[in-house]
Amino acid sequence: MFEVFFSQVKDKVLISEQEQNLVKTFFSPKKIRKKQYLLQEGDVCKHLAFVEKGLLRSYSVDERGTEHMIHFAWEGWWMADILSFLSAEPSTYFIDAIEESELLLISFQGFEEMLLKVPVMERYFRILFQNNIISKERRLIQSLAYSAEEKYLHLLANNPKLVQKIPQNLIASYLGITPETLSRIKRKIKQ
Amino acid sequence: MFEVFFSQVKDKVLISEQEQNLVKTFFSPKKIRKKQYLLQEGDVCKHLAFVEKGLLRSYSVDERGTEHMIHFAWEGWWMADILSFLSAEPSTYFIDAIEESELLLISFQGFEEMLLKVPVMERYFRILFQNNIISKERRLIQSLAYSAEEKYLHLLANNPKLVQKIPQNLIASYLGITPETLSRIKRKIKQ
DNA sequence: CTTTTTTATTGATATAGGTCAATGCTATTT
DNA sequence: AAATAGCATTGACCTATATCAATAAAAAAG
Repeated sequence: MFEVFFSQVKDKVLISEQEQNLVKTFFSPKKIRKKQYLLQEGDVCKHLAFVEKGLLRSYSVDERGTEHMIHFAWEGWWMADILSFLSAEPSTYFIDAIEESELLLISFQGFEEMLLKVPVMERYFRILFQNNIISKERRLIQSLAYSAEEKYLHLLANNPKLVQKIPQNLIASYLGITPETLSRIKRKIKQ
Repeated sequence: MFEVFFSQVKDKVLISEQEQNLVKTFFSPKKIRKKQYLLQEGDVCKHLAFVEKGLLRSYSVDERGTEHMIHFAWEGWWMADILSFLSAEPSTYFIDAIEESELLLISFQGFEEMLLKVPVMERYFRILFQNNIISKERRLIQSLAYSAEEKYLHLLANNPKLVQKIPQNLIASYLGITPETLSRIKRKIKQ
């Protein structure tokens, strides 16, 4: 159950067997079906979810009813509404499963306790958050600086796995363009 | 010199006098003139900068020569290219001073050493990074979901200090719109 | 204080990408 | 395997915002 999890953690920090056993006690496994919600707008995000298997997405829905993809998470990635999780405020996001998934959940209390009892995990999350900042910053710059076509080409070049795994309409939303525009870009590129 | 700094730190974590004195040893003060660069594209970002006084900006310049504002930092805020700082890769950003500023600089080595020797600072930065993720995520969603006018109204509502302090052309760039468009939006709002 | 440089405003025009609607595909579901 | 629902593609048209250009206003420099 924790194979993917600890291989991820070990990529970033050194962690002993003892620490690993302690860390395990803070998590509980959960299976979630395709299209099932893990979080709905208005609810407080009670857990951080680590994806052992499957595929999740988070998104917000604006006043016009349009969805905006925030994040995709497959094997080895985390998913949550961090703002809601940390502040206990109601979320403005939805999280659901694109594919049937197996998750490891940790509550806010568990998270805080784990970080205090296992300092190496404080370090792990600091590093994780660092990396997250970097990728968000990149995405932001791309959304400001590039045309729809350039954004798609960047994604193809830098995140081919995402393009393979994720349905086109969700990729369009992730890039901040319409599915029609993405379809036209793809046609144009082929020639 | 460290007044603003420790008042910021104390907002987020509990820190003893002893720890404060140790932390101080890792920083060196620096004054920087208006329009002076702290970082230029191609250089490695050698320091995290804490702004005790003044105003900095970071931005990237695309192939067309257009600037894209990434971040503004005034009293109590941090500034760096985190990616370059952490990875020691050449930066793709510029950082310069909008106003004459007083900074506290910490090197990468100093940073790593400080986090190991003063664990409460590891915690401080984890919290700082969390908050950064949240604000980047918000900005990203706004850039995807909202029109130019909506983005400006959001900024006015949620970040009035930024609108007051920062010249209009830089605000336009921060919002991903042209100065002309921002000017027209302002005229429209006035009526 | 005057000159020079930088920034903001305004107008005219162009365009990338959105919206709406129809049709054809691809997956689920029964 | 047939039926149904959800996606992708394509075309016609529209709109928000960019671009270019010319002043006007404000700020910095001498």
